[in-house]
Amino acid sequence: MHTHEIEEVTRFIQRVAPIPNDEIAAFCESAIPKHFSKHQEFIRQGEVCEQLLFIHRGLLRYAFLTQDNEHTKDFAVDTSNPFCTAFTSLMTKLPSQISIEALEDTQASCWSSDYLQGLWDGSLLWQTWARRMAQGMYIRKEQREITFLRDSALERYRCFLHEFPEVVERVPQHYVASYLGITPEALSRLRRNL
Amino acid sequence: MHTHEIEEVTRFIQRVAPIPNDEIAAFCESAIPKHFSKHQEFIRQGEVCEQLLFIHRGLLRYAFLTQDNEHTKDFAVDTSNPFCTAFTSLMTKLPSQISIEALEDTQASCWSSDYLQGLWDGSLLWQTWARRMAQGMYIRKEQREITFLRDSALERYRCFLHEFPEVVERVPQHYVASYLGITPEALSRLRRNL
DNA sequence: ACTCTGCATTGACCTACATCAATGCGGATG
DNA sequence: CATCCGCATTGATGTAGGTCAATGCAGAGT
Repeated sequence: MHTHEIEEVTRFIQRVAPIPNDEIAAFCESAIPKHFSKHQEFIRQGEVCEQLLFIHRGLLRYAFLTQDNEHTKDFAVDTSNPFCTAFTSLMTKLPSQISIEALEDTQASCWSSDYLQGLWDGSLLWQTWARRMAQGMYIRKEQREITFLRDSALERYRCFLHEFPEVVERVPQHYVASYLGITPEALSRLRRNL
Repeated sequence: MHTHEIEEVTRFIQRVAPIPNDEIAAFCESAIPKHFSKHQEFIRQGEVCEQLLFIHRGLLRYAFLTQDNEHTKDFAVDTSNPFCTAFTSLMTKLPSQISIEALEDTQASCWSSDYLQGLWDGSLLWQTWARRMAQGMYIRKEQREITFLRDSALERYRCFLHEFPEVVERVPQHYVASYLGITPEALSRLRRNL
């Protein structure tokens, strides 16, 4: 990992909980670099996820299929949301309900679930970090739950622009629509009315 | 706390992560008993939540108000989902976006956020427990996110019956409707078609 | 230069669910 | 016993967003 990449990782780790720099350095040492080309899948629905990514550059989409439809659950982005994994599958070791697919050529670092388990179970500091990470993920999902119960599609779109201002520039609009739980046609019409 | 209550707490703690019985006994020692009568609020929207409950007997509703509407986010039930708190507020110490209101006379045990922080930060085992708790909460919310994106109101009602078979017997139907994100009238009509 | 392909937009029509208003009914309270 | 009150149901009607089909358009490949 390059120096500026270590700095990126450090910044996003420290944002969650304080970890000494030498520990973060060792963490970065254990990472394996990974590249995903546009449209390549990191996780496929139905397989067990055994990895965590940190996205240095690029953008991925959490998705799942049903018989006649495809839905977008979230985005992982270098600038704002760089840790990326099928968390439920990673923790339960059950097949993932979701896929994760690169929407841009993506440069990332990768850790195995075994390495993470060892890290967390061997250190109160890292376990605390993991707890706060899970907690932050819960808080984001709760917020999304609230908007689904409370807001119209237009208001959800406004929330989306606020949470992911850059994503709207970087991904095809129909993925945004499916993240909002509406059709591309409906989003197109919403945008016409500002 | 009575012996059978300690057994209940033990069972639900062990379900999350293994904690030695003497540690659980000390945990139970620190609890303060609390009673909520029907319609009494445990947490009020706008206030900071500083407590965790374990519900021995009873049922509460997570709710939030908007200008012209009221929404139900979740239920906390003695039989299946007994830990109850405004988690986001508890962790961030910011005002809670949600209220928690008893729908039945409720008998509970109560711990302060300070006590919990001390417990977690002083023990890898308890920190691990807390991490797995947060993770389990995330997994439930993700599941709910998936049903909102994927399922019609009827299918969401079926999921609800499956997740909370007893709640449907114990709460007014319009709370179930608002949990599903529909009106009481719509739920009444859904039920007519099996 | 032409053609393909993926995507956004637009229009016509349809459907699920919301809204509003009326009725009924069982359980609490005088 | 009579009267509320909270709640479920039902009907009539409105609307957000879905579905289907056509058009347009820009970028990639030939």
